[in-house]
Amino acid sequence: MVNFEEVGGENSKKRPFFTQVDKKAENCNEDNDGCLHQPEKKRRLAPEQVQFLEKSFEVENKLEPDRKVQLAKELDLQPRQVAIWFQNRRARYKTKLLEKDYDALKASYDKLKAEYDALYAENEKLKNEVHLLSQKLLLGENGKPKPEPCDPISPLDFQPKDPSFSPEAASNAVPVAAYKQEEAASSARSDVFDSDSSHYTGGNPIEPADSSHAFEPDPSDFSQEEDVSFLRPNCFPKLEVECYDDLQPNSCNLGFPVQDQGTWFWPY
DNA sequence: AGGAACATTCGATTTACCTCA
DNA sequence: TGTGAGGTAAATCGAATGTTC
Repeated sequence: MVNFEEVGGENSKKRPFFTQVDKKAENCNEDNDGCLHQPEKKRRLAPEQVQFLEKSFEVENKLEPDRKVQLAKELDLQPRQVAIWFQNRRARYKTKLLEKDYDALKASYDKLKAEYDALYAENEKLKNEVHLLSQKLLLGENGKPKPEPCDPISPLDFQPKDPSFSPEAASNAVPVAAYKQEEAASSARSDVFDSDSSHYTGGNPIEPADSSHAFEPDPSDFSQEEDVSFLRPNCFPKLEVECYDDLQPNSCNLGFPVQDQGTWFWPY
């Protein structure tokens, strides 16, 4: 238990701040009306009183009835005043705690946002590279005889990632029409789509790894052949002109800017 | 068991005081 | 020096909850 004599020191002995009762008594002596009709003026607690209460609050921020009475005696306050002080002090403590929580959350958010921005920039860079490569391909096809096979990316580039991949299949250079058919049959191809990533669920390549299903397109959409192009991440490995013909500005993310996807389901 | 009376706590708000431009 | 704005602490109010009888 905190001892007021220890906290207050010399000042506590003089107790210059215990004026509430005295003043009230003085007023009563001078003017009975002031005593009967006017509520006592608000008076701030003396620093020594506050210091003592703070020490007591540190020990225990709840106030048992006995403790309240004892504190009130020690500080020459009304028990009600002590109770109110503790009540307000708890409110201030809670506010501080909330501010702390807010700061921690904001720091966490800022960190995540920085990571997101970096990934977004990297993604943009890669998309630009893809675009440049496709332009080169176009030029090569229009200007010169078509190089064969039309596959600027060596099969070896992605072969190790795909256990179902065979060099024969790569060298057969499947036409686009056949490609779609193959796409449905061989979901293993999507291993190119970051098979190590936790986001890969083995089925729908755009379904998030978690079970929230926050972004779960209607499966019926996948049955429409003309729309399966977005199932091919970056349209690899068959980087053919036709592949880009039906490619929307951002077909690899369903036509929506990446930054928009992050907030699709956030109401704010 | 259930309800009235009372005490306590809490959040929101008001009030009084203080500081500063 | 007076004054109004804004901040802060003390106090009030009403609702919710717990305890006792």
